[in-house]
Amino acid sequence: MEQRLEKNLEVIATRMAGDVRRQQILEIAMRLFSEKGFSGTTTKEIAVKAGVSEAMVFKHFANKEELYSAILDRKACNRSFPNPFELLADKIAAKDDFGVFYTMALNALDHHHEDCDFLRLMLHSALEQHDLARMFFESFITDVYEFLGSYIRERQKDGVFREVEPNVAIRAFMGMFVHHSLNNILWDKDQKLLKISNEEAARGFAEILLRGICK
Amino acid sequence: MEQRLEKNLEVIATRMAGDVRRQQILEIAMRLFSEKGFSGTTTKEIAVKAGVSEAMVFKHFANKEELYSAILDRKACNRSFPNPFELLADKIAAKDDFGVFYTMALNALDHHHEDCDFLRLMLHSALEQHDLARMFFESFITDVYEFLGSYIRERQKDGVFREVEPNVAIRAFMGMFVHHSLNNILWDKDQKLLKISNEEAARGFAEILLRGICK
DNA sequence: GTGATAAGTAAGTGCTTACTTACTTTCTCA
DNA sequence: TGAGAAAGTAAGTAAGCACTTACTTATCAC
Repeated sequence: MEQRLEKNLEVIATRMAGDVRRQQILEIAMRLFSEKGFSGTTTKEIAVKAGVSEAMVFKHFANKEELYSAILDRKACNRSFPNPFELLADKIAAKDDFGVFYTMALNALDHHHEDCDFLRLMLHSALEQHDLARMFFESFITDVYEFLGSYIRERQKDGVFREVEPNVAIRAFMGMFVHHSLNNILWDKDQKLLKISNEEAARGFAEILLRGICK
Repeated sequence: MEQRLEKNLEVIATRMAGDVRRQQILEIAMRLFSEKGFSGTTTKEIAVKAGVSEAMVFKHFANKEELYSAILDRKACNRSFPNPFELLADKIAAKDDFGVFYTMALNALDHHHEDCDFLRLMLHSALEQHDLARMFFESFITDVYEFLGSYIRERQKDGVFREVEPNVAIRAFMGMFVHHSLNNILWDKDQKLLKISNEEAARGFAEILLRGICK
């Protein structure tokens, strides 16, 4: 009796339409996978945190691997975050060198900050050598190198940038802000070593790079 | 009979002194943990790859966690790799700015390259929020920031470096080569985007940083 | 109201996991 | 040479794992 009542109350409160529950499971699983990695997360834990039985997880996803893939796919491929190239279009057109690199860095830092699960998930899946991590890299990162590379080559022709290998400059620049984000998320969470705003960091990094590659 | 013979041959070939076997298990476990992380590695697999029964693993290490700690401890704390500061001493004394940063970067890149399990292990343990990863960071990385920081401040007083926040410059510089190593190990293993020697990379990064922070 | 459909679960299944026990084989040195 | 110590194993155990089955409950168009 008591159990029945409790159960009814609970069901009234938590019963959801199929796609809503699916989405909820996806989000909870994402958080857990990003915290603990694939093999460190159990389907039981996902179910409990979602407030359903384990069987529900397997009603929405054929198996654990498919659930993981669905997350990586959503995060990496049908990527939710705005295309950074659009933000840069006018700076590129105006040949505003500082604007290009500052905006690039600030955009990435902000994105990493507000969705730090994403970075953790990418690291986990790269360490686990998951295919979808490679796909993300090959689609998105390759684009960044091409995009920034062509800008750098253009400015070299203009005689503004010195003759440095563009991909070395890009590797160096991306290293600055990716590594800064990794520090903030993984190693130096309370920012003992370096506590600055994303704007200050982006400005500092863009200045170093620009002076570094200008004539 | 047959089994007995085989067993004898095997035992003759593989029986080891206690500390030698302990070391061997440690090394095999290290490789596996760095490939698959803590929860992705089974004690059974460690035993099989070491050519012993699982019980032997637990004769040498009280439990899986202790085995993992022993590895991180050896790798991170009683660290085997040479102190980079000694390599830099003469460059520092001579105020050879390029030498300082080039040697720093090259030393790290070489070390990451020849012991790439180390980087993977550090990433795994940082993601898993293992204490020993934090300890490594707090002991070693903090030292690097202090060491390079005091050099940069000195050169600022000399009027050679501009008034940039030293820790921002260090974060930027370490980002370049750490991120480069991560690319080589995780995302761009066949170096499609950027294929250069460690010497070229170190030179490129040191040049960008130096021009970036010089007056 | 009813019945089809979808949301949900309890209670498994067989396998794998970390870890143990009770035992055998080999080495060492007094 | 023989006894004790050390290296080694086979065969467990209990708990945990991904995943299934057979069933119950709620929703809602008609």
